[in-house]
Amino acid sequence: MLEFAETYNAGRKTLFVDVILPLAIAKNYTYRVPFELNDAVAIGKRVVVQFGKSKLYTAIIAGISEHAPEKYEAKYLMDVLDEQPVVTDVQLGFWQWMANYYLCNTGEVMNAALPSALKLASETKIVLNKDYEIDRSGLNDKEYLIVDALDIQPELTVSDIAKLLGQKTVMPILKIMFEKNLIMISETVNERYKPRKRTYIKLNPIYQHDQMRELFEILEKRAPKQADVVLAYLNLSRGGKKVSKPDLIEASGASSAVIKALVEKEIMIAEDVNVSRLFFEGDNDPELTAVLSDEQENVLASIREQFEQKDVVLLHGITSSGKTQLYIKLIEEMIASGRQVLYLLPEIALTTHIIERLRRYFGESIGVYHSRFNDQERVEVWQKVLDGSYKIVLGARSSVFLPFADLGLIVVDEEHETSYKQFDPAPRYNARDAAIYLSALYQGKVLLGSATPSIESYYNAQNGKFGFAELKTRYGGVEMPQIEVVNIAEELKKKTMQSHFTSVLMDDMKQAIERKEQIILFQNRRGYAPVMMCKTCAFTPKCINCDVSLTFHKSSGKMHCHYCGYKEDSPTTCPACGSAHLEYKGFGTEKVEDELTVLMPEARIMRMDLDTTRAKNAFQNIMNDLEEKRLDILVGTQMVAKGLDFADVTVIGIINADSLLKYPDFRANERSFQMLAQVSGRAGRRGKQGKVVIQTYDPSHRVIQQVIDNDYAALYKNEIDERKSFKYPPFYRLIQLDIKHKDPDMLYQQAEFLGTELRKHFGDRVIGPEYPLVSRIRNFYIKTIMLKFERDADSLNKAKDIIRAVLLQFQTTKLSKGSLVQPDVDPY
DNA sequence: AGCACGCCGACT
DNA sequence: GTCGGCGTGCTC
Repeated sequence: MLEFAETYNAGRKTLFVDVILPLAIAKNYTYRVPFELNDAVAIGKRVVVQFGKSKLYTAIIAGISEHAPEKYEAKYLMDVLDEQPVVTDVQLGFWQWMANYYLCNTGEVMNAALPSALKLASETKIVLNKDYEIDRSGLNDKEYLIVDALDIQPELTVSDIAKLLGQKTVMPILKIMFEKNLIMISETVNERYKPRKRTYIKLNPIYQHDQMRELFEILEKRAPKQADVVLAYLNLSRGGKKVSKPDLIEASGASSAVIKALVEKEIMIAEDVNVSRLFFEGDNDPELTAVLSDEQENVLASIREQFEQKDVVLLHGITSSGKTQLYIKLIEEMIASGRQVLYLLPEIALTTHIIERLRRYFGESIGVYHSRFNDQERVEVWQKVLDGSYKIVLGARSSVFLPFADLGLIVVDEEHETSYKQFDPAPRYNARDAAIYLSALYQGKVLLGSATPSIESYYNAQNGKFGFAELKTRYGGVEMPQIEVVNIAEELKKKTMQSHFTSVLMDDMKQAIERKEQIILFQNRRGYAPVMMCKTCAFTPKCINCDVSLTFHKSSGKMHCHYCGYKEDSPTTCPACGSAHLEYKGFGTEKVEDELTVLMPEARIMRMDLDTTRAKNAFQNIMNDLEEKRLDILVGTQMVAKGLDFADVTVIGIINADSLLKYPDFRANERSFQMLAQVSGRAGRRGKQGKVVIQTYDPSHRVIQQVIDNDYAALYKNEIDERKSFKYPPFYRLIQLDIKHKDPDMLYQQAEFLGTELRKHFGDRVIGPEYPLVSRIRNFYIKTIMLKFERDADSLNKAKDIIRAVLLQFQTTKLSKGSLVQPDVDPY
């Protein structure tokens, strides 16, 4: 037998494959291909390999060679999972770029890129597919055994199943079972995406005229509450309007039980309809096919023309100017030419509403990719993008990883959104920037769209790196909001201020509440008061870990550090001199909320900042309350901007614009001027006039004037000029290096070491290590070093080399014990 | 990322 | 005397 095998295989080549493992490892590993799999291996296919003593992983073939590694004996790969590659060459190139650009390992990119069902590992947990009735007669022995076992024990790992079947390679079997919808990957993190529903109530159409009267008489006698509901319904539905359940409850004063009873009696019919959370661009015109305005036509022509020369065009279109319609036109043209389109949206904007509208328009060729979709759905989208049956993908940031065959256009909507940046696990990528690179790999085009572009994109457009187009008028006759600037100093003089509110803002708020409309108040500081100071000796409580003053939080009664989270009890007497004269300086959202409750006791007020949204779903819950009008006034920090798109939010108050216009910490206030512009441009839609009240001590401030004049060009120009002279200009690349250590002395030593190494080459372009501060989080001291760059690839690459070298040294010398956290690279 | 190997503190 | 803490190094 042996002889036969040798003879038989003599003419065959011995192949080796380099594979990417889904782990944070610096390099690819080489495995030997068993002869019988020689024909099966190809770049981009998945293989099963044993890594380490016992672990099995799904890896991706990144290269094939005939040369045996010299220094070690390669293990055999166990199996090839795919008939066709699941990852394209272009993607592999993209992964490589991303690992290099964001200083991480390809394995980490692979982890972010592939849905977990495509990377089964021995520890992956398998469950039965609950949505599927299993026909056991159609199962083979092994499948039967697995299904049986899963009936008894709902969750098994891949290695459990291997033990069960008494064989090592079970991945192919599981892969087939997965494709047959028999099993699923156990999902612990992803809740399944549920579209938001609203219940509409209507009267059973059998009740008309006489029947109606009869019904009403019966109800009035036997169930007066139900009669009230019917009456309220008739009132609300006048003119053929749809009536929602919450509206009906409010108008009739009945409980939902009463409505339930009516529905059970089939007098009324309940109907669940998917609703969107937010109203988006183009909402004012029901049909996306609507005729474009002259301005839109011109801008469209300009974008087309610029695409001849440039790969990226920035479309700056004010709110309600009809950007979406332009996207659709361009998407249509791209589809017609046979290429694929990726439409990127920030997570929050991916609602069933916009999905359905596009699906109605583009039919079955549109796929949606979303982190809240389960793995099945994600794999399905993956496959359909790969085989080309999806022409358009609408997705959040991770959709840049999909296996497009021929991507002609990427639309990045709301390009300024920070949620395009992945912060926590590596790769710490920004999908907008990654999209620009990705597009270049396909020789495609990118359209960045925003009502308030990011300063870096605007700068790129101004520099000629990107093309630029502008939509300046609202579409369909929607009014711009009225902006009123109120001088706080004057009102203080006239004594018309009530706490932090000017008479103008108070009046507008009262009127809005009378009209049953909503108000958003913006204050960019959380907590009650940012500084506490002793009136006698000027002592200020400071954080024991960080070099900042502590903020007083009334809700907890403690002093909080906003950098590291340290808390201590709020002192009643000065810890330094014992004086009882302690004073709060400045104010935050808590104080605004507090005083508003006193001034407007009837209003339903809610606060939205980091403190109130820390709990899971808290953000979403507040948004729902706002949407469903369970609150009148929302007070909050930057994050309230996400609620600005609700139709009934007509009054927006900026409590203190001055704090937005200073830059004590350039990163915290990176987009504050934009915030002002964003907030101002958005109040009021769907025929309702919006009003923005800007409270300030400095009404003639340049930025405020430019916001009033809606003069974005000047606003951005000034902003860019100003920041050119600033210590940390936004159009430099910044590399942020966090050094983490348990021992503060070592931390400083390491930080200095890195600083010195970098300074050898970059001199004063290295900011820090004194910037910004040391924080202590979970027993680790953390220090950040910043490095700024002109936008040239050479310096960036040089810096990366140094950082890599330092990383290596940290890992191999006595210096290490702490670590240099994966650097965060940002192309600001 | 896991996991084994290895060197110092508080326990039967 | 050992059990177990996590620091360090290795995985083709």
